[in-house]
Amino acid sequence: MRYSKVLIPTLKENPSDAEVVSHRLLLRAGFIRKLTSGVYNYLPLGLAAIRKVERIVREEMNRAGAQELLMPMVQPADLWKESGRWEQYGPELLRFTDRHEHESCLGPTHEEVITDLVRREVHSYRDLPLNLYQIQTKFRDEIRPRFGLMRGREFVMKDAYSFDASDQDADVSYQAMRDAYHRIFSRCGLSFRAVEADTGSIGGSFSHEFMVLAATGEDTLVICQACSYAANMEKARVRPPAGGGDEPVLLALERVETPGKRKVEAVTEFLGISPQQLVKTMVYLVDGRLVAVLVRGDHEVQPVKLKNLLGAVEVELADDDRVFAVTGVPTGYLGPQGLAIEVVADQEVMAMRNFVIGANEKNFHLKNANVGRDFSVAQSADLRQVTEQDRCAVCGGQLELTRGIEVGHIFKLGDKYSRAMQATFQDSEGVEQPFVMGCYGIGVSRVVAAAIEQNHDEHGIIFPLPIAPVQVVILPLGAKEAAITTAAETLYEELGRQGIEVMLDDRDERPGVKFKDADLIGVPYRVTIGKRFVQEGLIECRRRRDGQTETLPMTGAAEHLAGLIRAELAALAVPGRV
RNA sequence: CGGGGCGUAGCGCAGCCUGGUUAGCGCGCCUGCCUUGGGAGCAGGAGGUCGGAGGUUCGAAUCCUCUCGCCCCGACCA
Repeated sequence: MRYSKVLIPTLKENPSDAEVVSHRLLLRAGFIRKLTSGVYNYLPLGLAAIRKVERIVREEMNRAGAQELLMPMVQPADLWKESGRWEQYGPELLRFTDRHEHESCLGPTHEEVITDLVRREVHSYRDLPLNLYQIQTKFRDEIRPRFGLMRGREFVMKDAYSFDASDQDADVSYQAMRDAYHRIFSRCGLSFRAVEADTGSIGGSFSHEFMVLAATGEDTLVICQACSYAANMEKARVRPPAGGGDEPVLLALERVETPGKRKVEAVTEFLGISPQQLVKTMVYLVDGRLVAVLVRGDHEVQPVKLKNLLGAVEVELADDDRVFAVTGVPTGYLGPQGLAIEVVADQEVMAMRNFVIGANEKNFHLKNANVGRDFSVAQSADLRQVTEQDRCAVCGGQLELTRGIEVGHIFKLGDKYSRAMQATFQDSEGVEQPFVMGCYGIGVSRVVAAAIEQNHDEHGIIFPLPIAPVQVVILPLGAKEAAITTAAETLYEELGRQGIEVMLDDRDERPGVKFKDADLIGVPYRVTIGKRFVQEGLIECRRRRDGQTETLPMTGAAEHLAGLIRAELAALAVPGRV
């Protein structure tokens, strides 16, 4: 690859509409250009990076026994109606009607299509297990596309679907994918973590998210320092409160005036107590009805846990007006006693004694409230968000909260789709059974963005070697010197022969320009051929990541560099079960 | 969807409040000279329906209305 022949429109200045690092650098380094909101052109280098990720994904998927196919982007509404998702899926699903008035949509995912294909073509347990995948462009009409490739509307995704004859077999398929994902992200040279996750709208019984660790990540992860437990905030389990100990005397309920005190902080300060002695009553709109959730004053409700407990489709905090309309109580003074709506409680609340609650009357709270005596709850469960003060639910170890970017998500689906769409096979007894499915996604284009979020400095991108668009860039400095040009050409050819992906910066530019561009686009290794070569026959090889530099003679330089690169790649391809 | 902001040369911006002749600046681009180890210098040059439509006015990038596009924040703690 010759720099002068490739479209790499680098930018000196920061584009005004790019906020996050990866977006800014992808634009500046000439990897992408925006076509319209959330939709990007991939320029040669951007595409090269994506291809590198794709290649690793393909190799590991194939190794795990999956087969590649390609499904259409346009899908008929009929299939989505069969699965029930035509109604369930929100406006993210871009729907349209073709000239024959057939309802269609752009595929945000392919469960329906693959299930349809498999039910038509696969009929026997002898054909199982089956794992099919594709790497394809997806379209999701995001509410607010942002952050460049991080949350685009159109993006490249690898999605795989497994079909098994039994639940146990499906677990094996799931585990195989989990292992494959570990290998994939390891081989990409990324620092990542697999966490327990909620299954969300895709449904199914359990799932893991693969998170690239980066301070700028949108998601918060909970990682145990002592054991292997890791989960995202939505899912992260909280240790049940330690029971036993001295049971305090239940004090008499007492109504106290708390004029104008609505927030936990205001109430507790006014009453001279700590937030741990107060229970707040949060009201949620759960599939159209109101539900009150009790959590300790210093805790926060985790809506996804609530959603799962109630088996709800949609859960959101109810607005003040609505709460007042139904309960007749202004927010801030709500309490569980005599409340006209369903009340559920976080497990922590059940262990509390003599706490403060709202009195269901403006400007009043109740002291020394107790569950059972003063009010009852319909259900209680772990409904709150973990904090760094909590201990690991599994081993009691110290928890750490850190941020990450979701790049992969695997689900065990069970028979949700196969049952809805009547996708069955005959088992060994000749009985029709629905397939047990799993689905496994990787945001390929997002991996590139996440890699940059995780690996960059003030000069630009620092690509992990395995997914860099090119591995080595050669900078001949001084176009006038025939010796330099010749040496650069020779090295370029030799590296090519060694199977190294190399770019020759053959532009007639001043050194500074070449250095800046090489840094910006993040090429892992840079070879400079300049003055020292003319004088001493030495060239300089510098590693982008840490600036480590070695000067070496031309002879053997290509082999040496190729050796370094091969060793570095091999070191990442560690693998095996997790 | 709600709130805020921005659309002026390929990119980044000024000008707009307080209307007035040829609409500026930096980067980039083209030509020439010069320069060559961290985004050089000099000289010359090309490039604009000021997002679009309508209106006010003698006169609109500037004021008004509508419209399109884009960006940011929010859509969580009583």
